[in-house]
Amino acid sequence: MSDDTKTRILDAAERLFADSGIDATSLRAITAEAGANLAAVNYHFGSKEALVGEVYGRRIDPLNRERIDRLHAALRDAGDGVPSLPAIVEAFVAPAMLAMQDPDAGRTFIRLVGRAHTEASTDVRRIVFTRFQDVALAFQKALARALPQLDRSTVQARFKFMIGAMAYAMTDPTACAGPTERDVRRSLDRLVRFLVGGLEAPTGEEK
Amino acid sequence: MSDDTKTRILDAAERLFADSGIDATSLRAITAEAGANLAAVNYHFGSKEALVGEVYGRRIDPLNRERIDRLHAALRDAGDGVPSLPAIVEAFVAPAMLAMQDPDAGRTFIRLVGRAHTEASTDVRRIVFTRFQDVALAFQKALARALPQLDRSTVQARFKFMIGAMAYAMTDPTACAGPTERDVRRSLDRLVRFLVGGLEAPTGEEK
DNA sequence: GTATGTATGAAACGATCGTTTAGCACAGGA
DNA sequence: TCCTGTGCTAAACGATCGTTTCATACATAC
Repeated sequence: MSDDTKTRILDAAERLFADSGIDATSLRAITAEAGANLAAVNYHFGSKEALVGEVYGRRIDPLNRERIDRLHAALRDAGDGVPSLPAIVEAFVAPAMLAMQDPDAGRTFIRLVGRAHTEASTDVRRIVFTRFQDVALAFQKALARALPQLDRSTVQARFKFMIGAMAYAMTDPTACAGPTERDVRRSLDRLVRFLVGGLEAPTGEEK
Repeated sequence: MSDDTKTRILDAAERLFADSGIDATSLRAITAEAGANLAAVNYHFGSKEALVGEVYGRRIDPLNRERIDRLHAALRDAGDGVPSLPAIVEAFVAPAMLAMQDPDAGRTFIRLVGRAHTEASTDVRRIVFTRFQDVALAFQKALARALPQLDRSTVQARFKFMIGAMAYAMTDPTACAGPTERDVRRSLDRLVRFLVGGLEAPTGEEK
């Protein structure tokens, strides 16, 4: 059921973390928002750090799974040929951007994920990046196939630029002006076109 | 003199903020690192928030001034014609990237500035963005001139993508593998080429 | 010499943090 | 009926936070 205490705590923590950051959000604020007792967090999750892990894990895993699924579909379409760069880019950024119109997970969590990429805390970075590493490697490999003219360190650098642009777009509340599907689609389209242009830009070293 | 207590506190705070974030850094850690008494922070700066403001302001103002100077030079070179897109992009990102090889300010502060763009705390965002707003407007205007085929909202969106990619490159310790000028130059060149490619990508709406 | 203002120090303040303890209500099985 | 385990709560714990107070050293001006 959805008014389970554990679920209410997760929802409240997710919202408050996204608004104010993790360090700045106290367990007392979370339990007050969730209508639960302060001790309920330690009872259900063991510690605040474990709660943070569950807040992220609950949504990150499906997100990364969708990224991988879309990537495999794009690679399958290419067969033995060169895979489509826009398809790879969209496989990477679309799951996150489209989740913004999900009224349940919604923008709240997307801002949280976007922020995780730049969060100061070592614990948070570890939580998120261990779940992200496989995805990152798979996409770097696909990008290298789609961009055979680029050497590997350039692909790595440009992949990081892509993460940065996407993460910032996710944290920026004005990036997706409206909650309608049209608005999100347009933001996604803009981001994909920008990233494709940047990824396939000439390096100045070739030829 | 450079072992002034006030300066030592600023240096220590800058380093610790960059490493662990602002919320997670206590005044006790700062004063211990600076070899000063705990009360010295409140004596010299009044409060922790005021200290944060001075840590940023000390370096941000020269950085933004250099951005504006470079931008004006690029616009002057163009005369009445279309200004050079790579020159505008480089005017924006070069001052920050090149500051990484400054042994004094150095990467410590650059990571701090990069993180400021995504920092959760409202106070920090306000401190940095009030100093950044004029720069952002000037560059958006210049980009619109250099990219006449794009409508204004597209320029705005792509400008934000540029900020995101740059901020992430600044926070990533591996973005600039080495501290040598060659390494920094190569990272800067990569970032500029990526951003130029993304900024002048086709929109799909034109024609 | 005396007064004044600045820089620093030790110690404590109240507040808030994450966590723990002890106990209560209540379900279901022996 | 008694027992056990689960969900939850009120209350307190020790630690740490930013800040303040009060005292002291010391330079400079009178």
